[in-house]
Amino acid sequence: MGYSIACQASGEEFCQRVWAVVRRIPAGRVMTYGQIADHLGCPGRARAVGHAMRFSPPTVPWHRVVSSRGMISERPDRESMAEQRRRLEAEGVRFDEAGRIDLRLYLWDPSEGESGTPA
DNA sequence: ACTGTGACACAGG
DNA sequence: CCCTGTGCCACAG
Repeated sequence: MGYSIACQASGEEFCQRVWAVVRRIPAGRVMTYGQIADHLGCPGRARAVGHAMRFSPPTVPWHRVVSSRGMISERPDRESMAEQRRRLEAEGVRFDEAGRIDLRLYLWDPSEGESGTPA
């Protein structure tokens, strides 16, 4: 309903597809904005994935989406960033001194299947 | 239609 | 490895 206010016209369907992929990410694993765009056959639309996250409904584990550098993306709402880190740590994701996570351990690819090993 | 802004990404230096 | 510039695309004014 009101969640796709910024995802109208051609963008709404895109947001729906993004959310569908994010919902499949297993707990304790993550995907990057660009990786999701590529997986949907839309290389170059990483920023659009960011928009989809901004308006994602409660049923979407948005906290499992990070930047290609393994960092929590900058945004006006600092509390949202803190919440993202809390949720990831609660799922066992470890952050280093610089606030980065090791993508070699946590990055998940849809082709791995849901039963992917939690690092 | 044009411009500014943003939960991105990659190439250079 | 860090910082900067450039390319992107979608949305708001």
